[in-house]
Amino acid sequence: MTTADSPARASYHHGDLRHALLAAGMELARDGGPDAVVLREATRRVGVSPNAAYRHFADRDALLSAVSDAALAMLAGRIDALFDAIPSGSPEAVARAQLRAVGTGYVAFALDEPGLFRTAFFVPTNLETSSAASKSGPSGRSPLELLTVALDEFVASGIMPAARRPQAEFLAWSSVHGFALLLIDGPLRALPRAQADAVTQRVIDMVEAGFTAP
Amino acid sequence: MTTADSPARASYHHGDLRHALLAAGMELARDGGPDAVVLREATRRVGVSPNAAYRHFADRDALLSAVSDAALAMLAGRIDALFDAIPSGSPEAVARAQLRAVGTGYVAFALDEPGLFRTAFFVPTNLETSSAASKSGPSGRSPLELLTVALDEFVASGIMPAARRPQAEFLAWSSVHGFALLLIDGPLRALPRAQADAVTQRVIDMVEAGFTAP
DNA sequence: CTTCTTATGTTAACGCTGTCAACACTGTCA
DNA sequence: TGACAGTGTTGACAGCGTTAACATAAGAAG
Repeated sequence: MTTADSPARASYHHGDLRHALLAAGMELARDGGPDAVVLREATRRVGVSPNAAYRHFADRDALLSAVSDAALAMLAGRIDALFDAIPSGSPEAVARAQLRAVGTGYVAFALDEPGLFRTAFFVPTNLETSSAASKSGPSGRSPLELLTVALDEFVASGIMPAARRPQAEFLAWSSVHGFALLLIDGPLRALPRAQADAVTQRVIDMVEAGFTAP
Repeated sequence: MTTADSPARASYHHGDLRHALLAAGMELARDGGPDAVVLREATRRVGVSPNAAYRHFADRDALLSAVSDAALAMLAGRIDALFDAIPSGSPEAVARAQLRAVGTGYVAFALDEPGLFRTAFFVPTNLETSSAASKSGPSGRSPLELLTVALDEFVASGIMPAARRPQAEFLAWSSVHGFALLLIDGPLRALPRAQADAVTQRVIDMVEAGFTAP
C-alpha cells in the first residue's frame, strides 16, 4: 500500500508526495465534492506538514484541478468501457449504441460517484478543456471525442442530416449533463436507481429523436 | 436609496438589516457566484458588525439560501415576462411558444446574470424545491409550474403522446439547464451572444422534436 | 413617567483555512 | 569532501464562520 502511510513514515522525504496528495484529494472529493478538497486535510491524511503541499502544487486550486482532472479521467474510463463493449452491427445501429453508451456511462458515473462527478465539472476551467490528455480514459479518447465519433457516424450512416451536425455534441452533452445534475443534486435526487436508469434512456431517446427526426 | 447606507447609520438599530444583508448578498453573488457570498463581507458593506447577521440568519448557509431564493425568483420573473407575451393562437402554437419561452428565458438569464444563475442552482437544496412561493416570479408561478403548463398543453393539443408525458418536465429541464452551464462555465463560454441564442433555439428544437416525434 | 422585557447590534475570542518566509534535512554531482 | 538543489518543517499572518457575553434601543406594563 503506497497510499496513506498514516503512522509515520521512515524517511524525512516522502518519496511520492504528489501522488499521495492527489489520492487523498480524491478521497476527500469522493465524499464531499470540490469544497471538501481541503489542502490542510489532505496533508494531514498523508502525514505531512501543510506547507509540504506547496512543493508539488502551486496552491489549493492547483491541487483541486489535479483532482478534477483525475475524476474526469475516471469518467472517461467508465464511458470507454461501455463504448468498447458495443457489438458490431449496421453502421446506424453502432452509431446509436455509441451515443447511448456515452450518455449511459456519463449518468452512471454521476450516480455512482456524485462527489467526484461534481469535482470533475464544478471546477469552471474543466468543462472548458475537457479533451486534454490528462483527462482521457485508458484509450486516450476523452468523452467529448467519443461523442464526436458517434455523431460523425450518425451523419455518415445517413440517419442525421448533415445540416444538423454542427455543434450537435453540445446539444447531446447539455441534456445528459443537466440530467445528471438533476439526479444527484436536484428534484430527482430521491429517484430509485432503477427508475433513474430508465429515465436516462428516455433522455437519450429524446436526444436521438432530435437528431434523427424528419 | 434604502439599500447600502455606507457612511454610517444614524441610529444604533439599522432598521431593515435583513433586507440590506440580502441585497448585499445579491451583489456579491452577482459578480462571484455562491462562493463570493461571504457573511463578513456582506455585513461590512452594510456597515454593521459581522455578528449582527446572526440576528437575521441562522448561519452563512441561511443567508446564501435566501440569496439563492431571490436569484431564483428573478429567473422566474424573466421567464414569466416571456410567457405572458405570447400572442394567442392555436393550442399547438401556444404550447410550442410556451415551451420556447421557458427555455429561452432560462438561458437568457444564465447569460445575463451568470453569478446569480450559479447561485440559484449550485446550492443543492434549491434545485430540490424549486417551486416554493419565495422562489416564484411576480405571477406566483415557478418556472417548473410554467413548464408543466406548457407540457400539459402539448398533450391536450394532441402533438405529444400521453405516454410520453410523465416526467417530461425533467427531460426539458435537463437539456436547457445543462446547456446553460455549458454556455457560462463550459466549452461554449466564448460563443458570441447571437450565436448562443441561436444554438439555444436548436436545443429547444431538439427537445420539442423528442416530445412530438412519431 | 418609570421599569421590565425583548429585539437588535457590538466586542472578544476560538479554531479553521490558505499562504508567505525562513529554516532543516537529504540525496546528488563536482 | 563540499556545494547545491530538492523536499519537508516551523512559525506566523490575515480572513473566514461561529460562539458567548455584553450594550443599546424600542416598546409594553405598571
